[in-house]
Amino acid sequence: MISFEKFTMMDDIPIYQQIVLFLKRGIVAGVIADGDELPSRRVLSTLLGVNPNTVQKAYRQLEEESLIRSHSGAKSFVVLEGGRAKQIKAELLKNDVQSIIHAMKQSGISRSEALGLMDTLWEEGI
Amino acid sequence: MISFEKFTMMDDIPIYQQIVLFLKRGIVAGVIADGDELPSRRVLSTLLGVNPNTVQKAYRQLEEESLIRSHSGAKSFVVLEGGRAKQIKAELLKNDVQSIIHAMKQSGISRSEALGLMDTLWEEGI
Amino acid sequence: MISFEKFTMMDDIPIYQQIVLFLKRGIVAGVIADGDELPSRRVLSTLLGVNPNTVQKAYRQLEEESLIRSHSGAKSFVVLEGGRAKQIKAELLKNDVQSIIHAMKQSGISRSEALGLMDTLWEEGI
Amino acid sequence: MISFEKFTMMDDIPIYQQIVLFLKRGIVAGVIADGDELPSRRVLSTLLGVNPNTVQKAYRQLEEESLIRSHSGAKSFVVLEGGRAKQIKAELLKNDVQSIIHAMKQSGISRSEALGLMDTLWEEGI
DNA sequence: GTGGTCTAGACCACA
DNA sequence: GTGGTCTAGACCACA
Repeated sequence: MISFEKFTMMDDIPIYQQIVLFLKRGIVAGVIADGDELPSRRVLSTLLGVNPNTVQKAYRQLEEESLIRSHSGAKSFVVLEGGRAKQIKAELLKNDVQSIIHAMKQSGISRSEALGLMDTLWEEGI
Repeated sequence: MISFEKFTMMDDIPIYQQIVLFLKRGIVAGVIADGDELPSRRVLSTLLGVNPNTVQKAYRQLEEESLIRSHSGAKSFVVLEGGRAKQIKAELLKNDVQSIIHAMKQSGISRSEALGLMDTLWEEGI
Repeated sequence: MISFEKFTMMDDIPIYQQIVLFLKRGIVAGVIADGDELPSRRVLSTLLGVNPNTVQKAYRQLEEESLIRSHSGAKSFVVLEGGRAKQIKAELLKNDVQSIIHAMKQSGISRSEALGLMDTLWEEGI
Repeated sequence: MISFEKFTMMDDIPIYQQIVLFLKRGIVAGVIADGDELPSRRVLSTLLGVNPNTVQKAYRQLEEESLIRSHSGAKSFVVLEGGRAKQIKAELLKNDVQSIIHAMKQSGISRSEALGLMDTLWEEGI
């Protein structure tokens, strides 16, 4: 059973997306693997203190991305086909880069400055 | 008095650094300004459910960075000289870029791929 | 390995600052040089009969001043780049002058009297 | 009875002078006053773990400076006539200034630089 | 082993 | 009240 103990709620993104992200990060970190069982909507919603519909929305998106499989009346499980974890890793990375780009643009940083910064810092950290 | 209501604890960075970050992000966001009063070590520690020493460690680092000023027996205040907020903004941004670079390196992404990704995503988001 | 045999505890300054001072004086005196190995926190704390945290606090300050370098899991070493010893010498001297000035002010000595005293004594000692 | 609990031995000045200094500093600090009783030579020597002659030498100098009075076979007492404490304060201060001047000369600092430093630092500390 | 973080609490000086 | 220092110890990651 996947543990949501380490889940910490933030208030700047929709909760259902936070649940989705939590799962994806767990997959990337290797904590969540193919075949793992998910808590039921009811259980998780009371655990997180949120509306069951919020959890439902998260599970639905995960199902649309084929990351979990739910059989009505039965338990839900994680489905991770080969190479899928890598894909998600790339997806999360892309999101992070995009949010940094967003912050840079708002700071008035130019594209060349941004590339220069990344180039410099890349080297620094060897 | 600076509010810590929106403070959410995470478990992957030391708590004292989270407190430091919270303050810095508040400064960058413009929620925290020069002259703002900080809660006392004791007050904040009980509020966060954390040991007073942990808060003390955070406050100390902030004072070493000249972001707050503490006088024994008196309250502590934020000190923000001209242009300091911009500096911090740049510092936080740099940290974000560095952590992304770290993640990329661990994913086996090359420098040119990283620069290419940023270049592409920069344009996309126009 | 740096020897702390000659370390003598005083009770008017915080212990962690005494450890910092001891190192700095050793550097200025030329007894401690670049690359010297420091005793571990645990070892030094039992040697001085002091809590490990107190030593940790001293080492941390030294690291923040870039005088030592600590890597988790590895030993700590002194780092002295060119000209750094001279800087520290000047710093210690400044501290001494400041504490004397403090004493003078508390004795009700005026600035001109202080300068006169120093001027006179300077000549005497030729 | 004057307490020597806070006495800490240093190894760069003769012990008997350290004892003399300890008394004088106590007088300046107001911890030691006129009429205070001194521990006997024997008692103090065992307490400090030094030779009785060393204590004797210290007491002798103090007597020569009329700071204590010893009646053979009887106890020794501090003698502080009016204004004497101030004199000692000035004497100790002078010593401190001299030792700083000594350090400065060895650092190759010129007289005018020294006076300039003191002048600057005097103002800084308001 | 090493350094780093944290708890739970005491005691101090300052005001 | 406030901040600052310190103890006694636990637990963690890294190597």
